[in-house]
Amino acid sequence: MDTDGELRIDAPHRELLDQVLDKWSLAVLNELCERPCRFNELRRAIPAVTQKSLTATLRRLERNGMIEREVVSTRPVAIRYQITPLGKTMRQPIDVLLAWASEHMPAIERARDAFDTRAPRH
Amino acid sequence: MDTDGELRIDAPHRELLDQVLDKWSLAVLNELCERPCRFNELRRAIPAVTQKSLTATLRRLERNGMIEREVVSTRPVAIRYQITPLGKTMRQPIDVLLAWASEHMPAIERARDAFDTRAPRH
DNA sequence: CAGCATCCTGAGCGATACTG
DNA sequence: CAGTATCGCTCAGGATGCTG
Repeated sequence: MDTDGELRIDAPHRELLDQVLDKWSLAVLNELCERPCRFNELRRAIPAVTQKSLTATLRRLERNGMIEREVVSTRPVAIRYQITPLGKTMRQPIDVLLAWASEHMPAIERARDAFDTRAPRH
Repeated sequence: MDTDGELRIDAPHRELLDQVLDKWSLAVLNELCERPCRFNELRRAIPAVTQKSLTATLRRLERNGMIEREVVSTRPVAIRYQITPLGKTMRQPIDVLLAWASEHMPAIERARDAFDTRAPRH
């Protein structure tokens, strides 16, 4: 199953993961997987994100082809962000990751407690 | 399969992912999945990491129960880092992630090029 | 509404020196 | 060998204010 040992974590992979798995990207992709959103809809959906960070996250995801930015020429202009087909392919790996996190969170918290209490701090 | 939309990216999940998917953790886990390693073996296996960052990474992974630190009382002492059963459970999500990255890297690079050339820069 | 520009703080990291 | 300790810097990110 995982008997072979060929993980590959070279620089391009690392850079890509940094760009699509960073602090706010998952939350944004999550929202946009549900439905297209406008900028301030995203801000409301992810209250902890600042405007600056959200802008940066959206640009980065757009640059990597994960989402699409569409200018709707109403008045005033509305901006519509939506997930791309390429972005949708991230769904499965993310789900696997989050499933793993959920499943093992209790064991990990136990490990942390054990480490923290028995940490000699010398 | 992933038809429902319930990704969960709350703060504890985010924190956990930050700790186990950070810059050097994947490379370290990669090495330790192959075989137990001593400190300087890891340094040689991951040339770009500094001693300080490697120490921090190892402590963090140990605290989260992913790896185990064993003091071998030879002379001078040797430290043996090895993956735990809990750490091994990360293998599958990481593999899925890296497989995704490899598969879509070309499309992503095309998206980046397109974005960069056509970027109006205002 | 959807940003951009600016200032600012602090976590993270490299470099260096020292230790059991 | 396997670290700890300290210094200095960079730079991501928050807060705030302004704009088409």
